[in-house]
Amino acid sequence: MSDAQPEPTLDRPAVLERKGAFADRDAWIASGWCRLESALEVVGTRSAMVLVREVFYGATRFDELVRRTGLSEAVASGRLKDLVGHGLLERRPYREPGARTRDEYVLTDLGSRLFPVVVGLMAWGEDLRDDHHSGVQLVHRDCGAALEATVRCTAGHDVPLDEGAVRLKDEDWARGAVRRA
Amino acid sequence: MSDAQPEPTLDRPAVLERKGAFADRDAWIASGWCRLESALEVVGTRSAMVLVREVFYGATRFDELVRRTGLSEAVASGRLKDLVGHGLLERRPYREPGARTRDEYVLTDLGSRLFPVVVGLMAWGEDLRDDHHSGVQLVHRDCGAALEATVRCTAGHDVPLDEGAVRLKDEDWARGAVRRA
DNA sequence: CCCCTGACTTCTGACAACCCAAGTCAGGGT
DNA sequence: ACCCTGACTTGGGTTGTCAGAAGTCAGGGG
Repeated sequence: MSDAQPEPTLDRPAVLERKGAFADRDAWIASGWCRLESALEVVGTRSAMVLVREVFYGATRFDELVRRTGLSEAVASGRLKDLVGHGLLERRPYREPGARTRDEYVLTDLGSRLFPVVVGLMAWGEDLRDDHHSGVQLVHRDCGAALEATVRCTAGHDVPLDEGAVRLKDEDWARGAVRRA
Repeated sequence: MSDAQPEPTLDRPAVLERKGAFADRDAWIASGWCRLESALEVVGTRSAMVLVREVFYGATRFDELVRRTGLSEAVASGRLKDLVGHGLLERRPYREPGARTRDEYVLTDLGSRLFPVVVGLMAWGEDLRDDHHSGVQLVHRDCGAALEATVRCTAGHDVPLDEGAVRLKDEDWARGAVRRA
């Protein structure tokens, strides 16, 4: 069986269509190019994701984050430093009268842009389970309907998996990179 | 500073609004309820995600998956078994004339529903990097525009972070669960 | 029977993630 | 100066993930 582009049929599930030079997928195996892996290096740990989750739920203080995530203080501290360093969170000093200066952790724009990922993972996690009573649900504040992550293109079209494609970002650049390697 | 619902202001980034009994977030700290963590238990490893990625790009055969992910055979084999066991992939025997029976790995419906997560992580990973030449881009097959993951409610509204909320899925059930613990 | 080949299993070792416990550091107040 | 408190650091231990290497298993063909 050659690596032809798989055709969706009743028993062949859809996948992305490979376009341009990427149709020959095996010609483009390079380390360090994958944005998925870049993302996972930053948020690919349970501790990062549960901290991000709690910040999305409104926690800002270290003690809240530790309590609500169940992480140890050592892990929370280290991971928060990491997330701040990567630009997902920002650390801001604040002070209540009569108390010491403390820091709160707030989302940056980059951190906020993880929202669809968090929504998507939570919706997907729901699919995994038989139990539909425990836990929380993300909803639309005004209408109450459940949230889900969807895929769209920058031109505004809804794009299901079978209408998606994958291509090299910059074919000329990639050809040069392969030549230089 | 009390854990009031944070109000979005110019310098206070948006977060989800906590609704109903979940407004008191600290009252609902329980292990095992979180769908995000359920999801991460299945796909929260680099090996799982890069395998899923390659299946989305059209790979089906073991040797393709090993080569394109760069994973060791041992890791790929174990992780594929895991993904099949969790229902993301299905293993199907096929046979070319004159060759032995082999298995291909194809997406199940559950696996396909990771599409927005993969798109979201890749888009987010792009935000992380300075380099916009290397790697691939996910695009809309017909119009060529880049894909992104967005959040919408099941009623069809687009829901940015500041219009999202989080509530207990089943307040009565949750009250009972806390009482029983 | 043997051979080939693809997939899997086993083993070793390195590293990362995370828990727990103890201790240190630093910002304020008195 | 001391004290309190919140956040961080350090150390030890466990577990999981993964690479690399070697070996085994299993499906076919001759």
